[in-house]
Amino acid sequence: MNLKDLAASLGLSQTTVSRALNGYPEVSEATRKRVREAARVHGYRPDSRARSLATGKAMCIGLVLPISAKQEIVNPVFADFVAGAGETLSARGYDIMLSLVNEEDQSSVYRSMLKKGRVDGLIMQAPLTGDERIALLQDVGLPFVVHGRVSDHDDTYSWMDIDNRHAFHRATDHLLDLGHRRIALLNGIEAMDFAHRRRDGFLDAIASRGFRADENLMASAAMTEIYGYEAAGRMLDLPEPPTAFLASSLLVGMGAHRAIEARGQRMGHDISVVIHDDGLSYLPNGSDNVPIFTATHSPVRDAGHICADMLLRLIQNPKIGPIQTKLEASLRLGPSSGPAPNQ
Amino acid sequence: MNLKDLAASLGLSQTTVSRALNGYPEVSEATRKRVREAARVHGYRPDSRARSLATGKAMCIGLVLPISAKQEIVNPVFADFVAGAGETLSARGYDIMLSLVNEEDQSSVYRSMLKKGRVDGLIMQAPLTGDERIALLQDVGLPFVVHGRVSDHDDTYSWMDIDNRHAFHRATDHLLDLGHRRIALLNGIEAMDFAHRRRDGFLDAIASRGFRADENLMASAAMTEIYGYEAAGRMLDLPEPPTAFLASSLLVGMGAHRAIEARGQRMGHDISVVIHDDGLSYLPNGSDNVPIFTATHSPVRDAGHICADMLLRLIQNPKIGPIQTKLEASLRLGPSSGPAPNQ
DNA sequence: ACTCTCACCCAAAGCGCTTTGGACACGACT
DNA sequence: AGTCGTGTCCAAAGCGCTTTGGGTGAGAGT
Repeated sequence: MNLKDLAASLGLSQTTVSRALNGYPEVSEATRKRVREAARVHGYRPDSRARSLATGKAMCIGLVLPISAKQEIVNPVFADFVAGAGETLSARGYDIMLSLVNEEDQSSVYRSMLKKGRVDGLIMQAPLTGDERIALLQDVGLPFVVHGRVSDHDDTYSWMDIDNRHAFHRATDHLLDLGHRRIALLNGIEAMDFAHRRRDGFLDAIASRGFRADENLMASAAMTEIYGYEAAGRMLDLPEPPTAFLASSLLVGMGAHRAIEARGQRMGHDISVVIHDDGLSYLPNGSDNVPIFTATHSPVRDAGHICADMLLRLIQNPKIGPIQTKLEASLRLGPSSGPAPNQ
Repeated sequence: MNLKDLAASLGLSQTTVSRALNGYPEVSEATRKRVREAARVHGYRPDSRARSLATGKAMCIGLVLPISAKQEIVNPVFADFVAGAGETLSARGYDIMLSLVNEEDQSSVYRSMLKKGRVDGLIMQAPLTGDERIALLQDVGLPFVVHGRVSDHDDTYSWMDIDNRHAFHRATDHLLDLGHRRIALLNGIEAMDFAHRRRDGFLDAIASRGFRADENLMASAAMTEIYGYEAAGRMLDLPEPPTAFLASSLLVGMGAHRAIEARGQRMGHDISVVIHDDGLSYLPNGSDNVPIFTATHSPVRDAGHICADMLLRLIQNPKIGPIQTKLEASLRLGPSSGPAPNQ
């Protein structure tokens, strides 16, 4: 059942039916009611392609999920982020188009996304340091929002990010305040911009107290539990082991915890651990009241909401220009951090 | 730059340009080359909406991500599943349209997806026992594949699933063979069909040796680490604690592990743990050679590939009728399971 | 010399919607 | 009586593509 048929069955023109359905004032309430009822009965839904072609709006935004190589890691944060963004978008009638991108053909994916008229704008995830995708997207001319930032780039694009540098600075300060001097950083892949910033915050905090960071106490890899376990284990076996760990994710923290326990030590007493908590729904840091880890906390689902909201504003009025949102992560104390043991 | 302009700039008709670009034989190789080059230079991309409208094919499939209530859990399996499906789909030129569904308006979402012509078919996730969405989708008439199965339904729809029942039967057998008699089940939410089947397999295995399952050793909840920790802890504190756990996911297993260690016992010696491993890329069960847990193993990314492939076959030729794929999970031995301790 | 193939190309009709630019009737205002 | 809204509806022109159903000219076959 298309518009033409529906109009015919009602003895009306397509124009009138279309207007009745879309709430235009040029049609009497009586007719509108009649049209709505007929549409309901026949189960009529406008074809979104035709409508999109006619209006120029796709009512759809693009989301790119970067997949490096075949076997590489899918961003665990993705599901919650998309859930957040999706809630906001679907409430406003927008759909989400997903594109998997492997490094090689990034350019073509972004280009085709817009050119093909499928989406009105897009959200870019997981920017790398000096990511050239920003330029690509600007060239393309479609509204976009970056979840994260790119360090080596001026601020002429829209982004939303948490203050990773500050968050890790504070977390490091917290450990320093507790008397820890040998603090280890279990970071994510430092090509990722957020990891880069976290490292900076960590180093700053240490340097600003006049200490020096130990290269042996800094690791960087994809944020899995096993990485946390192995990296922490290796460091604990050093002649001068760390007394505290700063881990880039809950999973990494869990790995560190396992390494600590495996050596007969207790987290929060012998060795402290502070993590960053993305607030993933399927990976809660204990309960709200009883956390497992002391953590810098910023739910990625909220980030999804915010990114989507920003993008919609940008689509509605592109002239408002680049907009930025910086979120502060809260520092939540848990039982995993305590005073440094006396030497 | 649209087709019309491109044709004009070449002094050709739209027909010829369209055919040249789409590889039809009615155009000379010389012209085709000329057209391709011009298209490249001008950065021409056909508008997918217009093309879709003309061809009747959306070149897009729908994926629904169920989001129960506001605060509920996002399926952690989703990211890897979509990565797998996406790889297959994008290789074949298909895009993915994501829809977030909260229980209430499921019907309308599925209905609108197809009616609006946005997708050529869809993949349904996380079916519940007696899920009424199947009937909905059948009514809608669009090709679809269910990732999982619905127990109380005949097999007149296409699905792909792992043999959850058999997998958990085997895992339970493994523990029984090791001499365990008090085996606890840390299951997912049993409204989910897969969890239901796993429970059945578990109970079958116990019953077929003439033992009786203990209700106190069976838990069911959303599969988080904290749930594993708390449920396992509760059971370990019983007057007659279990000697082994069968956990429905790696995270639950990790929680159980933590509970075991917290009580000064050792996993694999005092208490055995067997898990189901979805092979999530960001949650590896140790490394391939050195796993952490004994596990029934079936990568969900593979499931994504298979579902996508099935759906494409169904779209290409709907007459092939309902197709089904059942995968067997492998049982991989790890250090987390060992002989039952002597009482 | 005439027809018949091909090889190559084109005009125009959709696909299903929105939207522009009226048309028509009816009551109100001057 | 004439004009001017005003409320209600419509015909038709797009949106940008594919595809049907020819058209045209060159070379081959007789």
